[in-house]
Amino acid sequence: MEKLENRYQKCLYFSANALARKTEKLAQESWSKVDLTPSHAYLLLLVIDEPGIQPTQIAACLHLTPSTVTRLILKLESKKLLHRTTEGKITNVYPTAKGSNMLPKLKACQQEFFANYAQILGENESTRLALQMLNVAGKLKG
Amino acid sequence: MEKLENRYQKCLYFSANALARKTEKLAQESWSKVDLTPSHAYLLLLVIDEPGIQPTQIAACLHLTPSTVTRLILKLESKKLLHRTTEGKITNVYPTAKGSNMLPKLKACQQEFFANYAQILGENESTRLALQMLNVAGKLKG
DNA sequence: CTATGATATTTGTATATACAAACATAACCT
DNA sequence: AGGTTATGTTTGTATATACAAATATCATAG
Repeated sequence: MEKLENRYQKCLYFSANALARKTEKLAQESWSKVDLTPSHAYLLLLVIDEPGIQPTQIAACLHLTPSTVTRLILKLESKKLLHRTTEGKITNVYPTAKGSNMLPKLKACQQEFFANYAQILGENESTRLALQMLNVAGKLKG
Repeated sequence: MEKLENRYQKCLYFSANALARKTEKLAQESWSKVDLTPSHAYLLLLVIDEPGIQPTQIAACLHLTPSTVTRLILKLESKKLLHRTTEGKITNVYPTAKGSNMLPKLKACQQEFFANYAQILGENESTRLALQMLNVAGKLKG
């Protein structure tokens, strides 16, 4: 008789979700120091790195939908960390000075997050797994 | 210059989430035939398989928190697919006749879901990945 | 040059999920 | 036995996310 908790261990749905939640939680802790969720933090990092980037590109880059990106931007705008300009149908997103100033702290959080799981899983192993998961995600549907 | 979309491909946070969302979507399609989300469907399957199971066990089994399990149960109760009895601090969850009658269809959806991704990724490969992800999830924090 | 279709963005709405707190009950010391 | 701690469950509340629809702009064909 199989242990109850292991019943669904071979199911990709559960494994993927379980790992995502664990990872999310770990990431949340790392970024709590700057009072941002991981999604917000990565979006901010991306905008600092690519000033003027457009929501659609952000969405592709972060594997989110455009509508979600809008919502994330709204929150970061309310914190005065970035702002938008709109010309025609194009919107450009820029960091504010306050946002840019956070870069060192953001990088530190990112580094800490990576160190956290790399310590447990090994650097190569965790990178390998990440690439593999993204590869699989790409294969599933279009 | 690295392609923008690949910037975070080595980050476990993105890879895990991207895969989880893709998997979720694939699962949703499979279970849309019975008008249930994957979480609801798996919970129902579990209760049919283990009548009288308690919320805490369900939570452990499905990798969800107890409060989420309560919410899922409420919805399935409103659909008359299962019901609860409470004695003392213990709650037992049972399928209704209507719920039990869905078993063949639920199994079919589950099978279709597995076939869907196994066809793309290979049976062994997808099972291996699932086990690995769960293993890693287990290692990350406690 | 206009109409039709494509693209970019935002809003309305729904939902799954989690956390913290509230409750209730059981268990366990001393 | 009685008080304290642990356990099981449910609510109040917050939030990230997505889908569908609305809106606005651009491109293109005839």
